[in-house]
Amino acid sequence: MAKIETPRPIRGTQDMLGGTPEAFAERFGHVAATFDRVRRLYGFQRVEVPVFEATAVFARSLGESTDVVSKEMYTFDDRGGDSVTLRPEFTAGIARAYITEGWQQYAPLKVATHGPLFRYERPQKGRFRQFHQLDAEIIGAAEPGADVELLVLADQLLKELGITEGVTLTLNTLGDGPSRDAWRAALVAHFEGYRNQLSQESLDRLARNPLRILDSKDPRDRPIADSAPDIDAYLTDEARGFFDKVTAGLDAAGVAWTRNARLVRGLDYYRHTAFEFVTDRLGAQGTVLGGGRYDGLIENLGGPATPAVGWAAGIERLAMLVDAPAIERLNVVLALEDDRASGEATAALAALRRSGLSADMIASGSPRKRYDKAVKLGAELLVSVKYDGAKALFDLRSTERTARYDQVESVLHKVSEAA
RNA sequence: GCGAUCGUAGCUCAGUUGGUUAGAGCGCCGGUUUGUGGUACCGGAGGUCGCGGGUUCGGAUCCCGUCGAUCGCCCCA
Repeated sequence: MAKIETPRPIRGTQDMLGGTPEAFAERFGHVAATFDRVRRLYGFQRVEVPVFEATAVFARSLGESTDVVSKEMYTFDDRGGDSVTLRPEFTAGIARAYITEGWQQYAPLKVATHGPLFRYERPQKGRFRQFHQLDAEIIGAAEPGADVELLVLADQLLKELGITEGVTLTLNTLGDGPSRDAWRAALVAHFEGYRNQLSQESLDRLARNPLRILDSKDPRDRPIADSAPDIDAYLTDEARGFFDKVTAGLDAAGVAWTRNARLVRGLDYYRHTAFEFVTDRLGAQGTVLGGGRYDGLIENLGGPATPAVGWAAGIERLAMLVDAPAIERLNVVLALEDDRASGEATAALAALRRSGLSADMIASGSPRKRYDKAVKLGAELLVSVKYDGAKALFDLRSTERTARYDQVESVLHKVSEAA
């Protein structure tokens, strides 16, 4: 018979186990659970949106020319012939739901979600094809206070996760529409003057997305990017006033930040506030949490003009920075040292669990080695199950009588009596 | 899409300038020992050395190709 070949996992996907030394699944869960708790403190309600959408939802909101849309989306025709896409980010889907589900009636709407996203990229440290994000959005709020609230939430989340060390909030403004257009024109003029000195990649960016040249890593580009004009000179009074209120709010809330005039965001929809929490502890992936204001997006999707702000954070990236949460010890472990007692041991195990205790039993392999295996599980209490020739003997091993000891003893006693 | 590094038991890895039957620890299975205990000793199963070709008397080891992984570029959370 030919050997059955196991299909390989898809490149860029991960299988995670909790009970290993790295405990990645546990850390992953800890990040999501902490987010869920903190987001409630700020009155953000949970939303769920589909994992796939009509392709136009993403193509129209992220910008056709972005890499995400032009070469990283998992797009296919379904059996009905409609083009659908596995979501590469959350914001577009939530914006679509805001329009199609009548959520405008709840504006300003504070929502949060987390789940899997998909991007066809080359995997590397902190980057996967199926990855997961936390996401928080405020839709229908034009005031800078909304930006501040979102940033304070992000700051508290990172603090509660214990990963503020080496993580800094960098902040910039991209201005409103007129500011951004004027700045963009000035940048193009500046870079055009250095056409023959820019890297090939930046020449491509000049045609596609000139703002990205500002954060180029190529040493040839750096002096040119550094001497490029900041947006400050092109900000309208209104845009400048908005940014000032955001930074004043952060100061008032005690959130540390630094201005990075070179910070731009990759997706087309951002306006005004743009921010990233960055670290140098994740290899080439510096951004741990990023977002900004996207006032034009909902209109672009065919909805009413609606201001909005939001951010997303990579769960895998956060999980790599966070310490593994303390492993919850089992309350009780049974070592079945004589198989003739297996009936009563099974009854005892069920009774312990029904009484709300976490319990497990070692009942496989050599009976004389089960005790040692049970010891290795490191449970609070260990029960050796033997057999006296007529019935099971539960031998509760402990040097001290705690409340837990009494509780377990009482459950085991009832099982013995019933047998 | 481009580049660099790496592929040896389930896992972590040894394997000398190419040289008999490819090893260890952990894990798994079993035997003995111990019996308020996170043991000790002994044994066992498990490997077409990623795959394909080449050089050679002889390849885990050298060369080419291919697939995969990791890291980086790009892009992004």
